[in-house]
Amino acid sequence: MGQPSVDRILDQLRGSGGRITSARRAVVAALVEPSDHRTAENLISLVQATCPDVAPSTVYRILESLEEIGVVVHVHLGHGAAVYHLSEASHAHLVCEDCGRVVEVPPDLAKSIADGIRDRLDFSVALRHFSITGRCRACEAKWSKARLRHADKRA
Amino acid sequence: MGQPSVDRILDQLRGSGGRITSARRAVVAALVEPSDHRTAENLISLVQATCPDVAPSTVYRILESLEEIGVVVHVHLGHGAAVYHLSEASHAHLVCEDCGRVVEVPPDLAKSIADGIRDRLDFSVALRHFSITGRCRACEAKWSKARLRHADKRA
DNA sequence: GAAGCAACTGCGAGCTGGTTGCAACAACCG
DNA sequence: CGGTTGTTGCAACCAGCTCGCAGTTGCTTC
Repeated sequence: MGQPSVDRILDQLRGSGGRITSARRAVVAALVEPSDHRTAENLISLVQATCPDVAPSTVYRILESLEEIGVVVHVHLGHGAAVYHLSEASHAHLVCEDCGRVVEVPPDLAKSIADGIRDRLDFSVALRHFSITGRCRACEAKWSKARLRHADKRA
Repeated sequence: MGQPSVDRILDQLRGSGGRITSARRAVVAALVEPSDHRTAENLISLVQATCPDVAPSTVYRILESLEEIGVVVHVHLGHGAAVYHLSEASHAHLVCEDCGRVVEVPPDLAKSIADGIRDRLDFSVALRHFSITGRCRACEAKWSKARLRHADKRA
C-alpha cells in the first residue's frame, strides 16, 4: 500500500484518453499523500516542491480532469478556498464556522442521514461530497459565553 | 404583519449603536421582502431599484453589520455567490450541485439530523445555518444516464 | 434649530481564488 | 522518427468581495 494508487489513477487517466505528464504525476502524488483536507493552494505548493515549474493554472486543470473521471472531489467548506480529495477516501465533513476545524462524520451516521433525506425529500445527498457547517463544542461554549457578556453590557 | 419587522430590525440596529440611513432602510426592506434565497447581487439590484445611488460596497457593509447583531445569516451554497437571509426565517438547505436548485428541509427532519450529530460527535450543527450539497432527483437521473453513456463509449 | 461628533456612504482600487486564450511543447501512435 | 493532438506556462482576465479615504449625514447636545 501507499503508492500503488498513483499508478492506478494514472492508468484511469490514460484510459480516458489522457496523457501522463510529470505535472500530472506530481498532482496525483500530492493527492494520495495522506493528509488533512487540502486546498488548491496547498496542493500547488506541494506539487511545486517536486516540480517547481508547474503553473497554478495547470494544477487547477489537472484537478478538473481528475474530477471529470470521478477520481477527485472538491468541496467548498465555508468561506474560503475549496478543498480537494480523492473520492474513494471521501466522507462527510462538519465544518466549524468559527475556528474552521473539520470533523469527519462516521460513514454509518452519514448513511443514515442521507437515507433519511432521500426518503423524505426527492433529493439524493452525495455522501462523498457533502459538508455541514455549525460549531464545534469549544467554539459553541465560547460563543454562548460571548453572547451572555453582550446581553449583560446592553442591560 | 408584513412590514413591522423592518422597524424592529432598524430598532435593533439603532440599539446597537448604529444609525438609520436610507441605504439601511432599503437593505432591510429588501431582506424582509418574501423571496427565495437571495444573493448579494440580487439584494443589490433590489436595493438600487428604490435607491439607485447605493453602492454595492455599502450593501455588503450593511449586511455585515446586520450579521454582527445576529439579524442576518449568510451561507455559501456551493460554488458561486453566498445567499443572505434573516436568521429568524432560517432553515436547512439542500443544494443541487448541478442545477443549483435549493430544497428546504422540514424542521423536524433537520432537528433529528442535528440531534443525531450532536449525540455522536461533539459538534453542534446550527439548524439556522446549514446546507448540504447533493443532487436533486432530476439531476441524479440525468447524471447516471450520462455515466452510462460514457461507460458505453469506453467499452 | 445650529453645531459638532462620529458613523456611514460612494468611489475606486485592491484582493483572493479561480478561469481562459494562446502559442509552444511533448506524449503517444504508427 | 515524424505527425497528431492533448497538455502546459504564461499572462490577462473574471467574479465576488473587501478596504481606504474623503465627503456626507444621522443623531445628540446645547
